[in-house]
Amino acid sequence: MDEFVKVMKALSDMNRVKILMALQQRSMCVCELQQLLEVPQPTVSKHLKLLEACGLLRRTKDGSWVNYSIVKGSRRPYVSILLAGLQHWLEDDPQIIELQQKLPQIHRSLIVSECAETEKRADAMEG
Amino acid sequence: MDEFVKVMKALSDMNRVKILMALQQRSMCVCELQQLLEVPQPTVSKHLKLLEACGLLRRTKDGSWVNYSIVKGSRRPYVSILLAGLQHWLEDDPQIIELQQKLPQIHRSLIVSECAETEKRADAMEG
DNA sequence: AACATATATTCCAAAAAAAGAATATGGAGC
DNA sequence: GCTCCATATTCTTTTTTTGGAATATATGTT
Repeated sequence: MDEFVKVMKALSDMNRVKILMALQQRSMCVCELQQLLEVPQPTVSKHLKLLEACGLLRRTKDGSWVNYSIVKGSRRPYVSILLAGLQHWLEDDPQIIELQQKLPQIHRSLIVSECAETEKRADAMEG
Repeated sequence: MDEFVKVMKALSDMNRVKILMALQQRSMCVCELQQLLEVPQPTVSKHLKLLEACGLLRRTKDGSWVNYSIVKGSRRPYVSILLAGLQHWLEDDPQIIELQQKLPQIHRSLIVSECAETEKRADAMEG
């Protein structure tokens, strides 16, 4: 019961639902999710920690990146059912549609190039 | 999305989950649920109000009693699925088992007779 | 070693949720 | 009308959750 309630609590936040929906398309690292959700990095990390703590996500390291992915075949029956359910329960949701349109444009390097762009612009203004 | 998150929030409280499980056996009034959960009456009323507000329960009046019952065939697909899911996801849960054992002993009149018992005992102590 | 990048953690303030006590409403019966 | 009972609401306090800023860790690069 306690575990179940914890999972429900995990699903009762919009950012976390978005994270789960996104990760069902493909695994992602923190900085990709940060771009997708447009929230500060610590916020993303904290949500991910909670989702991992209740068995919805797992993390694997890749260099200095950390990839998060959906846990398949959880020992709790409702976890798989809920995750699968999310897919069609929210497929018509405007925010999820927007998320999915944005998804293909998200890459690890994007933050870097954005910074580069910003610097270029800053340089241009100075010069 | 907002609606979905609201429903998840509704399910992320132990008392509310208990209420839903109990009402799937049979409809009940507030005072019955109060006996079942062993929490103050205003607490029960507030949880019921929240569950009604997000479309999980409906209320019907019967004299001065108010019966709450599960909403069947909600227009939101996930509502029916989640309610049905609760049944077997939590069937082995100790707290739910205890709840179900207690359920047959719950009646509208029980509070009254308990008061009577208490009074009898009080009388006995005084005499 | 110094530095940059990716991520995690801590600390603090704001907001939301929950419980409890007291009170209000509303119907039933006298 | 008044009184009793079932339920709802309000108000206050406490706890939990959330977000933001700053800082820490860890890995890779030069």
